[in-house]
Parts: sequence; structure tokens; C-alpha cells
Amino acid sequence: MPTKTMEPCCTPLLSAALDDRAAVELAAAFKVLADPVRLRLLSLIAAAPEGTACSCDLEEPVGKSQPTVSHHLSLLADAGLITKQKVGRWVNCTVVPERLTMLRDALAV
Amino acid sequence: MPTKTMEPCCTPLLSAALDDRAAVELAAAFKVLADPVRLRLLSLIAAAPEGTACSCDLEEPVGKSQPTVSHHLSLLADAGLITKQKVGRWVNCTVVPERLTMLRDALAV
DNA sequence: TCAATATATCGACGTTTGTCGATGATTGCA
DNA sequence: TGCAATCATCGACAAACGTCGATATATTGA
Repeated sequence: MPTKTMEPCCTPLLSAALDDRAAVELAAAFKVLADPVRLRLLSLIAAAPEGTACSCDLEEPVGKSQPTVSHHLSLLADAGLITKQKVGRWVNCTVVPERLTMLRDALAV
Repeated sequence: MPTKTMEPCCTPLLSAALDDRAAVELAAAFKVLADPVRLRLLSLIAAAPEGTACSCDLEEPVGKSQPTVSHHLSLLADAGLITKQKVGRWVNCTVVPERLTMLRDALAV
């Protein structure tokens, strides 16, 4: 059950100087968003009733195999964009809006 | 001098449904931001006097070769994140804040 | 206890990406 | 006119990425 620390990264951004370390961290965050399947997964989870969906219900809408969906969900969870909670045989995925807001603020003009 | 159309892509986003075509376009936009060198280039250009910098002044700060910097600047320009204007021997790069705002809005919660 | 379901992991494959050296094209200056 | 400077393009290479089939792990229910 991989869960990475919510990095401090996105303090200010472009309007200020951006050192090398911060650039690498921020780029890693955007890299997770830089895939159509992951964006659709985020969208599907956010649109699901109560903002929660289980993996098995996501494979068919995105049209990818089960290992592929599992892989993408792990990346989203590692990036702090969703949380995965195992209940019985299922894994419930929920979006973390705070994380999206952090990345949003990083693009401030 | 490559200049691509400013795609309509980022209308709403995650809060609404995200069809396949929109997901591919939005992912392509984030892919441009998913590289530390490009983020530092954006930051350096934005922080330059009058928000404009020429290529030759960017190579040393980011520590990359001239072809590499040229390549990244082309990607940023194709994505509509900067504009490139040739004056004499130099190419002046300027950020397009409207484009950043569009991507920012795409991350709305 | 055994079978079925849901998910994670492994190994492999083709594609994409970032990088550089070499070279070409264009411009300004002596 | 010739040379130096700036930038773009080309070709090549290694690394990273998305994808899948096969398999392992865990949990529920009969």
C-alpha cells in the first residue's frame, strides 16, 4: 500500500525563482498528470457517487487492462492525488482536492 | 518558427466528465510542464527584466547545451506557454500568462 | 477447505523522451 | 565580402514510460 509523503514542493512558483530541487519535484508532480488515462481515472473517481470508486469499476471506462489500471492508480496515490482504502476485496479510491489545489497554485501568474 | 494553435482544451475539467479527446489534449499540455528544465526556463523567462529573455542567456543557468535549450524552448512555444520573437540574431522569449491560467483552471476542484 | 473474485507484482516489449555533437541557416559587423 | 555569433535541425543514443500476459497474494462465500 504505497503512500508517499505530501511533498512541500509547490510553495510559490513561476513568479519567483525556481531552484533545481524544486523544479525536479514540481516536474514529477506534473508528470503524473501528463497521461490521458490517469486524467480520465481522476475524472471518473471525482464524478463517482460520493467521490469514491473501486478499481474494478474503472477498467472498462478507460479501456485498459487490470494491471495497467492498477499501475496508474498506484502512481496517482504515490503523488498524493488520490487515496486508496482497502475494504474487503475492493480498493476504494478517493481524490484529494487539496493536492490538486497545491498544484494549481504552483501555476500562479 | 513553430507556432501551434492555442487549443481550446482546458474548458472545465475534473469536476465534470472528461472524454477521451479532451484527456489526450490536456495530458499533452501537462506533459510540457513535466520537465524540470522546462520549468526552470519558464521561471527564468518570467523573472527576467520585462519578462523577456533570449536563448543565449538561458543556456548557462539551466546547465544544458544549446541544442537542448533550443529544443525545450520550441516545445514551450508549441504549447503556447511562451512566444518567440526573432530580433536580429537573437530570439526573445516571453511567457504567456493566459496559457498558464488556462491550465490552472483545468485543475479546479 | 476450496473456488472465485479483486488487486498487486513481475517480466518483457515497443514507443517516447531528453540529451548531445555535428552541421546548416541566418544575421550583423568589420 | 568574409567572419563570427545566434539559433534550428539532424542523427544517434540511453533512459524512462505505458502496456500487457502471466502469476502471486489476499479475501469472501459456499
